[in-house]
Amino acid sequence: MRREASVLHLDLDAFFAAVEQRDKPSLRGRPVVVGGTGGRGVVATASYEARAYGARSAMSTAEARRRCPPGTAFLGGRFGAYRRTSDVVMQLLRELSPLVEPVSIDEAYVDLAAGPGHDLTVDGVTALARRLKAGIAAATGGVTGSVGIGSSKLMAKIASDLDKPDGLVVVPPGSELDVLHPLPVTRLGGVGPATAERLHTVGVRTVADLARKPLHDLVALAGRAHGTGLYQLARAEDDRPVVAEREAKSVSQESTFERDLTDVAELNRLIDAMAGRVGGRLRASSLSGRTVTLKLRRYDFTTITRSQTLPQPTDDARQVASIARRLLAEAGTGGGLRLLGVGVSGLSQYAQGDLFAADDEAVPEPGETAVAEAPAEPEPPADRRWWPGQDVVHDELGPGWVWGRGLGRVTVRFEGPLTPPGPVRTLAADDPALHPGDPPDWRPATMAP
DNA sequence: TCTGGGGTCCTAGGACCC
DNA sequence: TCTGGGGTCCTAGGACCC
Repeated sequence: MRREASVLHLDLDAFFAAVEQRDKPSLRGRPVVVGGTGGRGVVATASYEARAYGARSAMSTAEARRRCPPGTAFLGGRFGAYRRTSDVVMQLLRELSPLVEPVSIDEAYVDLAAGPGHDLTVDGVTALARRLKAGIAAATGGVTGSVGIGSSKLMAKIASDLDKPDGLVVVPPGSELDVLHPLPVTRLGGVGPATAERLHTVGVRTVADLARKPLHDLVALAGRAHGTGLYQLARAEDDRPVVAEREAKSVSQESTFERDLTDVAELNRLIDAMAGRVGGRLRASSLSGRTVTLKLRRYDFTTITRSQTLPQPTDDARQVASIARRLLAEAGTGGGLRLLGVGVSGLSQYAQGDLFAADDEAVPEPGETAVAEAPAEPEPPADRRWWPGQDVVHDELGPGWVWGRGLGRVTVRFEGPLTPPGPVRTLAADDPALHPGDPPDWRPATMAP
C-alpha cells in the first residue's frame, strides 16, 4: 500500500456490447448480447439494457434468449474491432505512464507514480481521471470506462467497480478499510463461488468478517497461498507492482462442439487443425514449449487433461498433433466428447531446430499415422458462413452487418457508425453481390490516421 | 439446447536425486 | 533390516479471472 493514490484501474463498460452499439446505430439504447450464438454458446458481454432483463456474462445464451425481449440483438464477437478500439485506449493510458499493465482486452492498471510528474493528490488524480475518461470517449467514438484510483491494485480495482458504468472513484489514502470492510467478500479478487461458499460456512460474509479471522483459520480453509492472500487483502495490505510486460506461459486452443463427438477419425482431424493453430501462434511469437496437453470434456461435463513433456521444446504442429492424438487414444472417447483442446506450455523464448526442422518433423513415430497437413471438414466457402453481427459489404447497398440468417436467406442492416440507423434487406445467402466486410472506422474522415 | 475460450496460479502425490 | 529430509520435475485437477 502506497502513501498516495497512484494506482489507476480502468474497466471499459460492457465493452464488446458498447463497440457493437457504436458501430451499429440501430442497436443504441437497445439490449445487445455478445457471445456464442450456437446451441452451447454463453454470453461474453450483455449491454446494460440487456442486463436489465437479467442477461449476464457467462450465462448460457439460451437462458439469455429466454430472459430478453424480442428484438434483442444476439451477436457473435468481432474481435478485430474490439482489438482496434482497445489498442486506442491502451495508447491513451501509455500517455499517462510507461507502466501500463493490460489485464485483458478491456481492463488495465496504470502506475501513475511512474508517469511524468503527475499531481498525486486526491484532487490531482481526480482531474486526471476526468481528462482520461473524456479522452477515451472522444477517441473511441463514445465507449465509456469506469476508473478507480487508490493506493494499491486492490483498492484501484475495488474503486473502479463501485460506480459502474462511466464511474470515477478515488479512494483517499487512509480510508482504505472504510471502503473495504463493508463490502461482501466476493468483491475481492480470488474469492469465487467455491471460496465464498467455504467462507460462508464459517460466518464470513463481509470483508470485515474476514479481517476478524486468524491467519491459521484462513490457511486451513483456503490453503497456504490463498489463505495468506485473503488475510492480507482483508487488511488492505497489497504490494503487487504494476507490471508492463508479462511473458506467456502457455498457448492453447479449444473448441466445444454443437453435438457430442465420438468418431476418433473426426476428432483426430480436429486435433490436427487445433495443433496447426497452436503451432502457428507459437512460431508467430518465436516461442516453443516442452509440454503438450490434451483437454477433454465428456458428455457429462467431466473434464480431464492428459499431458506429455518432451526433452526438447517444439513449435511444430505435426509433433504437437501426433502427441495429442496418442493422448486421445489413451484417454478414450467413451460416451462422447463435448470439448477438445490442445495446448503447449513450458515455453521458452527461442524457436527450436531451424536447421533440422525440415527433416525431423515429417517422420511419424513408429506405429503412428502421419499427421495430415490439411484441415478437415468440407465447409461452406469462407464468404458464405454468415453469422450475426458480421461486417459485410454489398456491391450496390454498401456496408452493413448481418442481423440473422436461415433458409437460404440472410438479413442485413445497412448502416455504420457514422450513419443514422439504416434499412434492413433480406437477401439470398448466395447473393453474389454480398461479401464479408472489414470492421468500419468509427472516426470521421478528418480524424482517421 | 444448462454450462465458451483464453489464460494464470496453486496443490498434491509420486519419481528421482543427493 | 532401519528408514532422513530436502529439492526438483512431472502429472492431474481445481479455483479463479475476464
